Amino acid sequence: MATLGSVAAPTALDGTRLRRDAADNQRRLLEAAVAEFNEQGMDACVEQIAQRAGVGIGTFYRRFGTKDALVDRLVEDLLTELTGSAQRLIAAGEGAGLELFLREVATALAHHRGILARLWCGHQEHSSRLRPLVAELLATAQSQGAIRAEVTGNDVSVLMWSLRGILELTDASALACQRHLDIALAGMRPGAEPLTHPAMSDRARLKAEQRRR
Amino acid sequence: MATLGSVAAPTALDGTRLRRDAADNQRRLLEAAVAEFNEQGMDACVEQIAQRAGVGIGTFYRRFGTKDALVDRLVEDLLTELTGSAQRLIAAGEGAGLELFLREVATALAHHRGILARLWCGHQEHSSRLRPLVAELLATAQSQGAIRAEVTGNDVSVLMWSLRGILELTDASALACQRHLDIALAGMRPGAEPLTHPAMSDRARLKAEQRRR
DNA sequence: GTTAGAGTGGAGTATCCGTTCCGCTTAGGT
DNA sequence: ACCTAAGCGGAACGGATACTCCACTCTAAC
Repeated sequence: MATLGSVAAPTALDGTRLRRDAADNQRRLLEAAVAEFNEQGMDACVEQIAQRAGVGIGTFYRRFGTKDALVDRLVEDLLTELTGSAQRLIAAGEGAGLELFLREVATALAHHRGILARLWCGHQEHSSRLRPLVAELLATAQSQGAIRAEVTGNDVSVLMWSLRGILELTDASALACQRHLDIALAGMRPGAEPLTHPAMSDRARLKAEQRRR
Repeated sequence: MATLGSVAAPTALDGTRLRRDAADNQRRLLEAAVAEFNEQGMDACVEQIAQRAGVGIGTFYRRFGTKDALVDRLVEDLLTELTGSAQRLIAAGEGAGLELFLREVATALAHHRGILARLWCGHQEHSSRLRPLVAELLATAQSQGAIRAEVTGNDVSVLMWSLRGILELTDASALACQRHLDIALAGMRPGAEPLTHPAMSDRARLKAEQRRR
């Protein structure tokens, strides 16, 4: 269930290496936090998270400094995971890479339902690392005729944003997301009806990604 | 800006008619609440709302009882507005009714960005009034060849849910929603690529709509 | 085995915010 | 003009929760 894998090496806030027991507690705290956020939403309280991890509140604050920093950490881990998916699929070089990526995004987001409110805003550094990868997947798909030229990178971004509304509503929704992707992808194929509204501007996307809270 | 119109006649909590000054304050409170929620999100505080409306906190509580009740009221007004749109478009009887409805939904939701978190859950009565209307718009569209038979009412529901993720991110996003609808509608046309995943079940949709908070 | 200092737990603190209460004000009927 | 009940404002209250602090514990280097 807990999709770990691409987690950074456990270090204290100042960057020094953690003692084995401390590293263990940190790992348990991260897992507990994901679970608690998924169940209670973003205002799950710190005390519950610590309790679920089997540690005291003091330990939580020694490891993460603030609740906000924990959420940032979780978001960054998630974005790193997505970046990894994209890179793997770029390496494969198939025209279906983009849609496979979107399907993996949906799955990963479903496992982190609780923090979606913070996913696409205030993480410039990670976002700007992901964007060119998506652009490349899109370019490949377009050059192989899987997606039509009219579709832009920002269309794909908006499609990823749109998953939040589906995922946050219920936990039976991972499937609903895949169906939603079926429809959106069908709309992006060559030969589908032309789009009548302009694509979102980069300026607007940037403004969205910069927003805090 | 403030799209009023279909607001219920101003009454006190017990249903008796309001004094003129009180009715005025209620209207100002509702407008202030929408604005405040749009700017600060769902945890805009009551004191700010009252201040923005130019009344005391006591007045707020006399009018609405609790903050939660206010949000419910706003959500119900919004759902009523959507129901009105649907009925008007059904009366017109065009195959394009469904897409016009979806476009109006996007616009209405954009003006109520702040309360989207509470829109599609915990309002069984209003939701169950809207659902058959959407089903009828869909049936008309399908019978006139505007949308293919494969598409279900729940697909349309999920599409409406998906707008939240786009709208909550930024205020430049009303346009982004229209573009997203362009793509999804293109994917729902006859002749578009077949869908590979099953549509969401009624049971799952119901479970989502029943969930509180 | 000793020991330094990293790590721990949880009571205590500060703050924020929803809600209540009550003495004063005012609309609107007679 | 008068009266009364509906309406008003905002200080005060209470509960929730993020975060601090420090006496104690335990890892791991020597």
